[in-house]
Amino acid sequence: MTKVIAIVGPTAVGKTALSVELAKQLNGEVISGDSMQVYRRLDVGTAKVTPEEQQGIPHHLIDICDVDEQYSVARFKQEANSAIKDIAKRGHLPIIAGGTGFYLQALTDNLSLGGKQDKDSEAIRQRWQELIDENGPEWGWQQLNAKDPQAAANIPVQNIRRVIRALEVIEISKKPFSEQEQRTSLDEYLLIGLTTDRQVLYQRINQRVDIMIQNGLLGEARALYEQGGKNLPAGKGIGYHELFPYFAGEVDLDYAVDKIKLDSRHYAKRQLTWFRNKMTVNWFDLVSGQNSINEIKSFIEDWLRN
RNA sequence: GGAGGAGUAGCGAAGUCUGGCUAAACGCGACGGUCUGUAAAACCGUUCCUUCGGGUUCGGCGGUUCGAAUCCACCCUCCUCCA
Repeated sequence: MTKVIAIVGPTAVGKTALSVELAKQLNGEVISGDSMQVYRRLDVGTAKVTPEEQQGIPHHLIDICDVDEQYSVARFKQEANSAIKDIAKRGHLPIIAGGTGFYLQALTDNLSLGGKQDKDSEAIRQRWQELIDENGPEWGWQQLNAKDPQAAANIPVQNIRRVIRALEVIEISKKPFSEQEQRTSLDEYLLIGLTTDRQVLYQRINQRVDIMIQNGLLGEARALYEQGGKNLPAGKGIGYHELFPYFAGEVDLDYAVDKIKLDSRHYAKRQLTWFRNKMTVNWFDLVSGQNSINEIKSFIEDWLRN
């Protein structure tokens, strides 16, 4: 069992800076736990660490796929695990930094994620989507309810995406979706959560969006838009999809920028919800000065020691 | 000074003609939550106060009525146009 540090929290609380600082002091390497930073060319909008900010610390799972590819939790889990192994082999400390709760949890809790992915899954999914388009969400949910009542009980009728995924897994695995294999964690994780006063956090988010615009977010988003970003998973990213209607001439820039800020705030809230309720996190507030990096560092050192 | 128009819950906005079914639609925001291969996704709940029995609301103050956000009088504020 390798000991792994994970720095989690909402967007714009300073996860990146902390992870680099800790890596420097604790002989670590950073693994990004972020569903959008995996994409090349999506730099300013994803607030990806710049080469200068990396300060020579190796960073993993950044810039590993093209914008027209579809990344996934399962792939993240597998790649993060192998990065952890490599880093440990080098005698370094793996430090995960990221805000994608689902990704982080898939890793820390070793979620089985529906078993093996079938190559037909895309077709299966599409077929269900078409059937549901035709017969309605209620019908789709009933299909699931007939095959796996327990799964159906946990998925709202309106949440078509999750209904379809459950149906897909059942079809591929021939087993109920609710019968997920329980696994134990592969490694030992210490979760460091960064947070701060909500008002302050929102202000920081708003400011950061303005800075992103200054740093060329428009050009980056436009390139994605021109590659058909509207229909790509990468194009779902906050900071990108809000700009597409602007490029299409449907809304003005101020409106789009305000929307980015709003979506980012909402996102931060969802992140907080996830980390508060689904994972065991040790919270610190560096923004207000209530806690210090040194405090976190010794907290980690204590944990590493025992 | 004259002529019109408007003031509804955090904001926007219905409801007012045809009084009761209206603590008041809907949207936004805010807050809370769900989550096992798209997760920066997708989806849900709460949102006047409450000791959950009730209590107090629709600019203000009176009035009509069994009953008023809705009808009448007066007052205040804002907007547009004319002078």
